[in-house]
Amino acid sequence: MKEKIKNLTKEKIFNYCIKDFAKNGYSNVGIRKISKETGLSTGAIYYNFSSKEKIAWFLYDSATELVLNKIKTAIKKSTNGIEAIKSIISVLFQLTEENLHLMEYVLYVKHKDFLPGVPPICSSKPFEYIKRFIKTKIKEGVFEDMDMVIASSLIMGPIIRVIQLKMDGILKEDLNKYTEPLFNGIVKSVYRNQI
Amino acid sequence: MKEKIKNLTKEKIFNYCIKDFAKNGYSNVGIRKISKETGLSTGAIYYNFSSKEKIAWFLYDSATELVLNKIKTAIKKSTNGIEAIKSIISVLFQLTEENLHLMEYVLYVKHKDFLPGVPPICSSKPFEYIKRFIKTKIKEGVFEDMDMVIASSLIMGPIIRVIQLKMDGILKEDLNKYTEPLFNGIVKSVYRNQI
DNA sequence: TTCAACAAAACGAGCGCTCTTTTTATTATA
DNA sequence: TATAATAAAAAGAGCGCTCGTTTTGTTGAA
Repeated sequence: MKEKIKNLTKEKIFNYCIKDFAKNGYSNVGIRKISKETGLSTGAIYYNFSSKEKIAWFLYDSATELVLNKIKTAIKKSTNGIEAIKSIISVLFQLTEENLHLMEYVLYVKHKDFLPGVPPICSSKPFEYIKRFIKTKIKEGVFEDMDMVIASSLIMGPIIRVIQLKMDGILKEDLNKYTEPLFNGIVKSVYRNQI
Repeated sequence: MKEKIKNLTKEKIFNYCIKDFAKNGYSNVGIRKISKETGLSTGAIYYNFSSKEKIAWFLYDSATELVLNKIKTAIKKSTNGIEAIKSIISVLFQLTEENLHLMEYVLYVKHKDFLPGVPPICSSKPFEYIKRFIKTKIKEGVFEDMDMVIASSLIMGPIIRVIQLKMDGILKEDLNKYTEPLFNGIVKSVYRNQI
Protein backbone atom coordinates (compact mmCIF):
# COMPACT_ATOMS: atom_id res chain seq x y z
CA MET A 1 0.00 0.00 0.00
CA LYS A 2 2.40 2.60 -1.15
CA GLU A 3 -0.31 5.26 -1.07
CA LYS A 4 -0.44 4.90 2.70
CA ILE A 5 3.17 5.92 3.12
CA LYS A 6 3.18 9.60 3.92
CA ASN A 7 6.82 9.84 4.84
CA LEU A 8 8.97 10.47 1.77
CA THR A 9 12.07 8.89 3.29
CA LYS A 10 10.17 5.76 4.22
CA GLU A 11 8.83 5.55 0.70
CA LYS A 12 12.31 5.87 -0.77
CA ILE A 13 13.53 3.04 1.44
CA PHE A 14 10.46 0.95 0.62
CA ASN A 15 10.84 1.40 -3.12
CA TYR A 16 14.49 0.59 -3.12
CA CYS A 17 14.48 -2.31 -0.69
CA ILE A 18 11.59 -4.19 -2.23
CA LYS A 19 13.55 -4.20 -5.47
CA ASP A 20 16.93 -5.14 -4.07
CA PHE A 21 15.73 -7.59 -1.43
CA ALA A 22 13.81 -9.44 -4.13
CA LYS A 23 16.65 -9.32 -6.60
CA ASN A 24 19.69 -10.03 -4.45
CA GLY A 25 18.33 -11.36 -1.19
CA TYR A 26 18.03 -9.71 2.20
CA SER A 27 21.50 -10.71 3.37
CA ASN A 28 23.17 -9.31 0.30
CA VAL A 29 21.74 -5.84 0.77
CA GLY A 30 23.49 -3.91 3.51
CA ILE A 31 22.54 -0.65 5.18
CA ARG A 32 25.42 1.08 3.47
CA LYS A 33 24.14 0.02 0.06
CA ILE A 34 20.62 1.18 0.87
CA SER A 35 22.08 4.46 2.06
CA LYS A 36 24.15 4.91 -1.06
CA GLU A 37 21.43 4.02 -3.54
CA THR A 38 18.69 6.07 -1.92
CA GLY A 39 20.93 9.02 -1.18
CA LEU A 40 19.97 8.80 2.48
CA SER A 41 22.31 8.54 5.41
CA THR A 42 22.38 5.61 7.79
CA GLY A 43 21.08 8.00 10.37
CA ALA A 44 18.02 8.77 8.28
CA ILE A 45 17.37 5.10 7.76
CA TYR A 46 17.66 4.29 11.44
CA TYR A 47 15.54 7.27 12.36
CA ASN A 48 12.69 5.83 10.30
CA PHE A 49 13.25 2.15 10.99
CA SER A 50 14.69 0.96 14.26
CA SER A 51 16.46 -1.94 12.55
CA LYS A 52 17.08 -3.52 9.18
CA GLU A 53 14.66 -6.28 10.13
CA LYS A 54 11.93 -3.70 10.67
CA ILE A 55 12.32 -2.63 7.07
CA ALA A 56 11.73 -6.20 5.96
CA TRP A 57 8.66 -6.48 8.20
CA PHE A 58 7.30 -3.26 6.78
CA LEU A 59 7.74 -4.57 3.25
CA TYR A 60 6.14 -7.89 4.18
CA ASP A 61 3.11 -6.31 5.82
CA SER A 62 2.56 -3.73 3.09
CA ALA A 63 2.99 -6.20 0.26
CA THR A 64 0.76 -8.96 1.65
CA GLU A 65 -1.93 -6.46 2.49
CA LEU A 66 -1.88 -5.05 -1.01
CA VAL A 67 -2.19 -8.52 -2.52
CA LEU A 68 -4.95 -9.41 -0.09
CA ASN A 69 -7.00 -6.38 -1.04
CA LYS A 70 -6.61 -7.04 -4.74
CA ILE A 71 -7.78 -10.62 -4.29
CA LYS A 72 -10.68 -9.63 -2.07
CA THR A 73 -12.08 -7.17 -4.58
CA ALA A 74 -11.50 -9.63 -7.42
CA ILE A 75 -13.50 -12.33 -5.67
CA LYS A 76 -16.25 -9.98 -4.57
CA LYS A 77 -16.76 -8.66 -8.06
CA SER A 78 -17.24 -12.18 -9.44
CA THR A 79 -20.73 -13.52 -9.92
CA ASN A 80 -19.89 -17.18 -9.34
CA GLY A 81 -17.16 -19.50 -8.14
CA ILE A 82 -15.71 -20.28 -11.52
CA GLU A 83 -15.64 -16.65 -12.51
CA ALA A 84 -13.81 -15.94 -9.29
CA ILE A 85 -11.02 -18.34 -10.14
CA LYS A 86 -10.44 -16.52 -13.39
CA SER A 87 -10.44 -13.21 -11.53
CA ILE A 88 -7.83 -14.48 -9.09
CA ILE A 89 -5.59 -15.63 -11.92
CA SER A 90 -6.11 -12.37 -13.73
CA VAL A 91 -5.41 -10.13 -10.78
CA LEU A 92 -2.29 -12.04 -9.77
CA PHE A 93 -0.93 -11.98 -13.30
CA GLN A 94 -1.79 -8.31 -13.60
CA LEU A 95 -0.01 -7.53 -10.36
CA THR A 96 3.03 -9.45 -11.51
CA GLU A 97 3.14 -7.46 -14.72
CA GLU A 98 2.82 -4.07 -13.12
CA ASN A 99 4.83 -4.70 -9.96
CA LEU A 100 7.17 -7.63 -10.44
CA HIS A 101 9.35 -6.74 -7.49
CA LEU A 102 6.45 -6.69 -5.11
CA MET A 103 5.26 -10.11 -6.25
CA GLU A 104 8.79 -11.41 -6.06
CA TYR A 105 9.05 -10.19 -2.52
CA VAL A 106 5.77 -11.83 -1.59
CA LEU A 107 6.09 -15.14 -3.40
CA TYR A 108 9.76 -15.71 -3.94
CA VAL A 109 11.66 -14.38 -0.97
CA LYS A 110 12.35 -16.78 1.89
CA HIS A 111 11.09 -14.53 4.65
CA LYS A 112 11.74 -16.99 7.41
CA ASP A 113 15.47 -16.67 6.76
CA PHE A 114 15.42 -13.19 8.27
CA LEU A 115 11.96 -12.58 9.75
CA PRO A 116 11.71 -14.68 12.90
CA GLY A 117 8.28 -16.13 13.46
CA VAL A 118 6.84 -15.05 10.14
CA PRO A 119 4.20 -17.43 8.81
CA PRO A 120 5.05 -19.23 5.57
CA ILE A 121 3.65 -17.30 2.66
CA CYS A 122 0.99 -19.94 1.98
CA SER A 123 -0.35 -19.15 5.46
CA SER A 124 -0.25 -15.42 4.94
CA LYS A 125 -3.46 -13.44 4.80
CA PRO A 126 -4.01 -13.45 1.02
CA PHE A 127 -3.55 -17.16 0.71
CA GLU A 128 -5.62 -17.97 3.76
CA TYR A 129 -8.38 -15.88 2.22
CA ILE A 130 -8.26 -17.86 -1.01
CA LYS A 131 -8.24 -21.10 0.94
CA ARG A 132 -11.44 -20.14 2.76
CA PHE A 133 -13.00 -19.21 -0.54
CA ILE A 134 -12.20 -22.61 -2.03
CA LYS A 135 -13.57 -24.37 1.03
CA THR A 136 -16.85 -22.51 0.65
CA LYS A 137 -17.17 -23.41 -3.00
CA ILE A 138 -16.57 -27.07 -2.23
CA LYS A 139 -19.34 -26.99 0.38
CA GLU A 140 -21.65 -25.28 -2.09
CA GLY A 141 -20.96 -28.07 -4.57
CA VAL A 142 -19.41 -25.79 -7.18
CA PHE A 143 -16.08 -27.56 -6.99
CA GLU A 144 -15.76 -31.30 -6.68
CA ASP A 145 -15.63 -32.61 -3.17
CA MET A 146 -11.98 -33.17 -2.53
CA ASP A 147 -9.36 -32.75 0.14
CA MET A 148 -8.57 -29.08 0.72
CA VAL A 149 -4.88 -29.73 0.20
CA ILE A 150 -5.57 -31.20 -3.21
CA ALA A 151 -8.05 -28.53 -4.23
CA SER A 152 -5.89 -25.59 -3.26
CA SER A 153 -2.82 -27.16 -4.84
CA LEU A 154 -4.62 -27.84 -8.10
CA ILE A 155 -5.84 -24.27 -8.22
CA MET A 156 -2.98 -22.23 -6.81
CA GLY A 157 -0.10 -24.50 -7.87
CA PRO A 158 -0.27 -23.77 -11.60
CA ILE A 159 -0.87 -20.05 -11.06
CA ILE A 160 2.14 -19.64 -8.81
CA ARG A 161 4.21 -21.79 -11.14
CA VAL A 162 3.54 -19.50 -14.11
CA ILE A 163 4.37 -16.45 -12.03
CA GLN A 164 7.63 -18.01 -10.93
CA LEU A 165 8.55 -18.78 -14.51
CA LYS A 166 8.10 -15.09 -15.21
CA MET A 167 10.14 -14.11 -12.18
CA ASP A 168 12.90 -16.50 -13.15
CA GLY A 169 13.08 -14.82 -16.53
CA ILE A 170 12.05 -17.98 -18.36
CA LEU A 171 8.84 -16.38 -19.52
CA LYS A 172 9.22 -13.15 -21.45
CA GLU A 173 5.63 -12.77 -22.63
CA ASP A 174 2.91 -10.80 -20.94
CA LEU A 175 1.32 -13.10 -18.41
CA ASN A 176 -2.19 -11.93 -19.27
CA LYS A 177 -2.16 -14.03 -22.40
CA TYR A 178 -1.92 -17.12 -20.19
CA THR A 179 -4.93 -16.28 -18.05
CA GLU A 180 -7.48 -17.92 -20.32
CA PRO A 181 -5.72 -21.20 -21.15
CA LEU A 182 -4.50 -21.70 -17.61
CA PHE A 183 -7.99 -21.06 -16.32
CA ASN A 184 -9.38 -23.70 -18.68
CA GLY A 185 -6.92 -26.28 -17.42
CA ILE A 186 -7.50 -25.54 -13.78
CA VAL A 187 -11.25 -25.62 -14.15
CA LYS A 188 -11.13 -29.06 -15.72
CA SER A 189 -9.25 -30.35 -12.71
CA VAL A 190 -11.60 -29.09 -10.00
CA TYR A 191 -14.94 -28.13 -11.50
CA ARG A 192 -17.82 -30.44 -10.81
CA ASN A 193 -19.96 -29.96 -13.87
CA GLN A 194 -17.64 -30.73 -16.73
CA ILE A 195 -18.00 -28.15 -19.45
CA MET B 1 24.41 -39.09 -4.56
CA LYS B 2 25.74 -39.57 -1.10
CA GLU B 3 27.07 -42.99 -2.01
CA LYS B 4 29.50 -41.35 -4.38
CA ILE B 5 31.22 -39.42 -1.61
CA LYS B 6 34.24 -41.39 -0.60
CA ASN B 7 35.72 -38.76 1.65
CA LEU B 8 34.30 -38.97 5.16
CA THR B 9 34.95 -35.32 5.94
CA LYS B 10 33.21 -34.19 2.78
CA GLU B 11 30.25 -36.37 3.68
CA LYS B 12 30.04 -34.84 7.14
CA ILE B 13 30.05 -31.36 5.66
CA PHE B 14 27.48 -32.37 3.04
CA ASN B 15 25.11 -33.88 5.57
CA TYR B 16 25.30 -30.95 7.91
CA CYS B 17 25.17 -28.17 5.36
CA ILE B 18 22.26 -29.50 3.37
CA LYS B 19 20.26 -29.48 6.59
CA ASP B 20 21.33 -26.10 7.86
CA PHE B 21 21.41 -24.27 4.54
CA ALA B 22 17.86 -25.44 3.88
CA LYS B 23 16.68 -24.61 7.38
CA ASN B 24 18.37 -21.29 8.09
CA GLY B 25 19.63 -20.04 4.74
CA TYR B 26 23.14 -19.97 3.33
CA SER B 27 24.03 -16.57 4.78
CA ASN B 28 23.00 -17.56 8.27
CA VAL B 29 25.34 -20.55 8.39
CA GLY B 30 28.94 -19.53 8.91
CA ILE B 31 32.11 -21.58 8.60
CA ARG B 32 32.55 -21.47 12.36
CA LYS B 33 29.12 -22.98 12.88
CA ILE B 34 29.78 -25.71 10.34
CA SER B 35 33.08 -26.35 12.08
CA LYS B 36 31.50 -26.51 15.51
CA GLU B 37 28.58 -28.72 14.53
CA THR B 38 30.56 -31.20 12.47
CA GLY B 39 33.46 -31.32 14.89
CA LEU B 40 35.84 -30.36 12.10
CA SER B 41 38.24 -27.47 12.04
CA THR B 42 37.99 -24.62 9.60
CA GLY B 43 41.24 -25.90 8.17
CA ALA B 44 39.70 -29.27 7.44
CA ILE B 45 36.74 -27.64 5.77
CA TYR B 46 38.92 -25.45 3.58
CA TYR B 47 41.15 -28.34 2.75
CA ASN B 48 38.17 -30.18 1.25
CA PHE B 49 36.35 -27.19 -0.23
CA SER B 50 38.24 -24.20 -1.51
CA SER B 51 35.45 -21.84 -0.47
CA LYS B 52 32.08 -21.75 1.24
CA GLU B 53 30.49 -21.24 -2.15
CA LYS B 54 32.04 -24.48 -3.38
CA ILE B 55 30.18 -26.32 -0.64
CA ALA B 56 26.93 -24.87 -1.92
CA TRP B 57 27.81 -25.85 -5.50
CA PHE B 58 28.62 -29.35 -4.38
CA LEU B 59 25.27 -29.64 -2.63
CA TYR B 60 23.48 -28.23 -5.65
CA ASP B 61 25.12 -30.58 -8.12
CA SER B 62 24.72 -33.65 -5.96
CA ALA B 63 21.12 -32.93 -5.09
CA THR B 64 19.90 -32.10 -8.59
CA GLU B 65 21.64 -35.13 -10.01
CA LEU B 66 20.02 -37.40 -7.45
CA VAL B 67 16.59 -36.00 -8.26
CA LEU B 68 17.26 -36.27 -11.98
CA ASN B 69 18.18 -39.93 -11.71
CA LYS B 70 15.14 -40.77 -9.65
CA ILE B 71 12.88 -39.09 -12.21
CA LYS B 72 14.62 -40.73 -15.14
CA THR B 73 14.15 -44.22 -13.78
CA ALA B 74 10.57 -43.43 -12.78
CA ILE B 75 9.69 -42.36 -16.30
CA LYS B 76 11.53 -45.21 -17.95
CA LYS B 77 9.76 -47.80 -15.84
CA SER B 78 6.36 -46.44 -16.86
CA THR B 79 4.48 -48.10 -19.69
CA ASN B 80 2.64 -44.99 -20.89
CA GLY B 81 2.49 -41.23 -20.50
CA ILE B 82 -0.22 -41.13 -17.91
CA GLU B 83 1.46 -43.79 -15.85
CA ALA B 84 4.62 -41.71 -15.99
CA ILE B 85 2.93 -38.69 -14.47
CA LYS B 86 1.89 -40.77 -11.52
CA SER B 87 5.42 -42.11 -11.21
CA ILE B 88 6.84 -38.60 -11.17
CA ILE B 89 4.44 -37.54 -8.44
CA SER B 90 5.17 -40.67 -6.48
CA VAL B 91 8.93 -40.44 -6.71
CA LEU B 92 9.00 -36.76 -5.77
CA PHE B 93 6.72 -37.33 -2.80
CA GLN B 94 8.75 -40.34 -1.77
CA LEU B 95 11.97 -38.36 -1.95
CA THR B 96 10.43 -35.60 0.11
CA GLU B 97 9.43 -38.08 2.78
CA GLU B 98 12.77 -39.78 3.05
CA ASN B 99 15.02 -36.78 2.51
CA LEU B 100 13.19 -33.59 3.29
CA HIS B 101 16.33 -31.51 3.60
CA LEU B 102 17.55 -32.49 0.18
CA MET B 103 14.26 -31.56 -1.42
CA GLU B 104 14.19 -28.32 0.52
CA TYR B 105 17.63 -27.52 -0.77
CA VAL B 106 16.59 -28.28 -4.33
CA LEU B 107 13.17 -26.68 -4.44
CA TYR B 108 13.10 -24.10 -1.70
CA VAL B 109 16.50 -22.51 -1.43
CA LYS B 110 17.14 -19.38 -3.47
CA HIS B 111 20.39 -20.53 -5.01
CA LYS B 112 20.89 -17.43 -7.08
CA ASP B 113 21.36 -15.45 -3.87
CA PHE B 114 24.73 -17.09 -3.35
CA LEU B 115 25.54 -19.17 -6.44
CA PRO B 116 26.43 -16.75 -9.21
CA GLY B 117 25.20 -17.86 -12.60
CA VAL B 118 23.22 -20.84 -11.34
CA PRO B 119 20.17 -21.57 -13.49
CA PRO B 120 16.80 -21.17 -11.78
CA ILE B 121 15.71 -24.50 -10.43
CA CYS B 122 12.96 -24.84 -13.04
CA SER B 123 15.73 -24.84 -15.64
CA SER B 124 17.85 -27.36 -13.77
CA LYS B 125 18.43 -30.78 -15.24
CA PRO B 126 15.58 -32.66 -13.54
CA PHE B 127 12.99 -30.11 -14.55
CA GLU B 128 14.31 -29.75 -18.08
CA TYR B 129 14.06 -33.50 -18.38
CA ILE B 130 10.42 -33.48 -17.32
CA LYS B 131 9.70 -30.62 -19.71
CA ARG B 132 11.05 -32.61 -22.65
CA PHE B 133 8.98 -35.57 -21.58
CA ILE B 134 5.82 -33.49 -21.54
CA LYS B 135 6.61 -32.05 -24.95
CA THR B 136 6.97 -35.55 -26.37
CA LYS B 137 3.65 -36.66 -24.95
CA ILE B 138 1.90 -33.65 -26.43
CA LYS B 139 3.34 -34.46 -29.84
CA GLU B 140 2.25 -38.06 -29.46
CA GLY B 141 -1.26 -36.85 -28.72
CA VAL B 142 -1.37 -38.32 -25.25
CA PHE B 143 -1.79 -34.93 -23.62
CA GLU B 144 -3.96 -32.22 -25.07
CA ASP B 145 -2.24 -29.88 -27.45
CA MET B 146 -1.48 -26.83 -25.39
CA ASP B 147 1.22 -24.31 -24.79
CA MET B 148 4.22 -25.85 -23.04
CA VAL B 149 4.10 -23.22 -20.33
CA ILE B 150 0.51 -24.14 -19.56
CA ALA B 151 1.09 -27.87 -19.70
CA SER B 152 4.12 -27.94 -17.48
CA SER B 153 2.53 -25.55 -15.02
CA LEU B 154 -0.65 -27.61 -14.79
CA ILE B 155 1.40 -30.73 -14.17
CA MET B 156 4.30 -29.56 -12.04
CA GLY B 157 2.58 -26.67 -10.28
CA PRO B 158 0.32 -28.74 -8.04
CA ILE B 159 3.05 -31.27 -7.27
CA ILE B 160 5.52 -28.64 -6.16
CA ARG B 161 2.79 -26.86 -4.24
CA VAL B 162 2.01 -29.93 -2.16
CA ILE B 163 5.69 -30.50 -1.46
CA GLN B 164 6.07 -26.90 -0.34
CA LEU B 165 3.12 -27.26 2.01
CA LYS B 166 4.96 -30.16 3.57
CA MET B 167 8.21 -28.22 3.77
CA ASP B 168 6.42 -25.28 5.36
CA GLY B 169 5.12 -27.59 8.04
CA ILE B 170 1.50 -27.02 7.02
CA LEU B 171 1.12 -30.62 5.97
CA LYS B 172 1.92 -33.18 8.63
CA GLU B 173 0.63 -36.28 6.84
CA ASP B 174 2.65 -38.64 4.71
CA LEU B 175 2.67 -37.21 1.20
CA ASN B 176 2.18 -40.61 -0.40
CA LYS B 177 -1.50 -40.52 0.51
CA TYR B 178 -1.87 -37.52 -1.79
CA THR B 179 -0.32 -39.17 -4.83
CA GLU B 180 -3.53 -40.73 -6.10
CA PRO B 181 -5.97 -37.81 -5.68
CA LEU B 182 -3.49 -35.27 -6.97
CA PHE B 183 -2.79 -37.45 -9.96
CA ASN B 184 -6.50 -37.65 -10.73
CA GLY B 185 -6.83 -33.89 -10.68
CA ILE B 186 -3.79 -33.27 -12.82
CA VAL B 187 -4.81 -35.85 -15.39
CA LYS B 188 -8.21 -34.24 -15.83
CA SER B 189 -6.51 -30.96 -16.65
CA VAL B 190 -4.15 -32.22 -19.35
CA TYR B 191 -5.22 -35.66 -20.54
CA ARG B 192 -6.77 -35.82 -23.96
CA ASN B 193 -9.10 -38.77 -23.64
CA GLN B 194 -11.30 -37.88 -20.72
CA ILE B 195 -11.70 -40.85 -18.43
C1' DT C 1 15.33 27.86 22.20
C1' DT C 2 13.53 23.59 21.34
C1' DC C 3 13.03 19.62 18.71
C1' DA C 4 12.19 16.79 14.69
C1' DA C 5 14.95 15.10 10.93
C1' DC C 6 18.87 13.81 9.09
C1' DA C 7 24.29 13.31 8.38
C1' DA C 8 28.28 10.88 9.28
C1' DA C 9 31.92 8.98 11.96
C1' DA C 10 32.89 5.25 14.94
C1' DC C 11 32.11 0.65 17.43
C1' DG C 12 32.27 -4.09 18.29
C1' DA C 13 30.99 -8.44 16.57
C1' DG C 14 31.29 -11.75 13.19
C1' DC C 15 32.40 -12.94 8.55
C1' DG C 16 35.18 -15.78 4.95
C1' DC C 17 39.50 -17.12 4.43
C1' DT C 18 44.80 -17.82 4.97
C1' DC C 19 48.72 -19.31 7.21
C1' DT C 20 51.68 -22.04 10.00
C1' DT C 21 51.97 -25.92 12.69
C1' DT C 22 50.82 -30.51 14.06
C1' DT C 23 49.02 -35.02 13.33
C1' DT C 24 48.10 -39.02 10.56
C1' DA C 25 48.67 -41.94 6.55
C1' DT C 26 51.44 -43.76 2.87
C1' DT C 27 55.41 -45.25 0.57
C1' DA C 28 60.28 -46.62 -0.17
C1' DT C 29 64.31 -48.81 1.41
C1' DA C 30 67.05 -52.02 4.19
C1' DT D 1 59.21 -56.19 9.32
C1' DA D 2 61.11 -51.89 10.94
C1' DT D 3 62.27 -47.31 10.03
C1' DA D 4 63.03 -43.14 7.67
C1' DA D 5 61.03 -39.87 4.18
C1' DT D 6 57.26 -37.85 2.25
C1' DA D 7 52.68 -36.55 1.40
C1' DA D 8 47.99 -35.84 2.86
C1' DA D 9 44.82 -34.15 6.13
C1' DA D 10 43.41 -31.53 9.90
C1' DA D 11 43.93 -27.96 13.54
C1' DG D 12 43.22 -23.38 15.03
C1' DA D 13 44.90 -18.69 15.72
C1' DG D 14 44.64 -14.55 13.34
C1' DC D 15 43.93 -11.12 9.35
C1' DG D 16 41.34 -7.80 6.91
C1' DC D 17 37.01 -6.51 6.09
C1' DT D 18 32.01 -5.64 6.26
C1' DC D 19 28.06 -5.91 8.90
C1' DG D 20 24.14 -3.81 11.74
C1' DT D 21 23.93 -0.48 15.01
C1' DT D 22 25.02 3.53 18.11
C1' DT D 23 26.56 7.94 19.07
C1' DT D 24 27.38 12.48 18.38
C1' DG D 25 26.89 16.49 15.57
C1' DT D 26 24.34 19.60 12.43
C1' DT D 27 20.48 22.07 10.50
C1' DG D 28 16.20 24.27 9.71
C1' DA D 29 11.53 25.10 11.09
C1' DA D 30 8.20 26.46 14.90
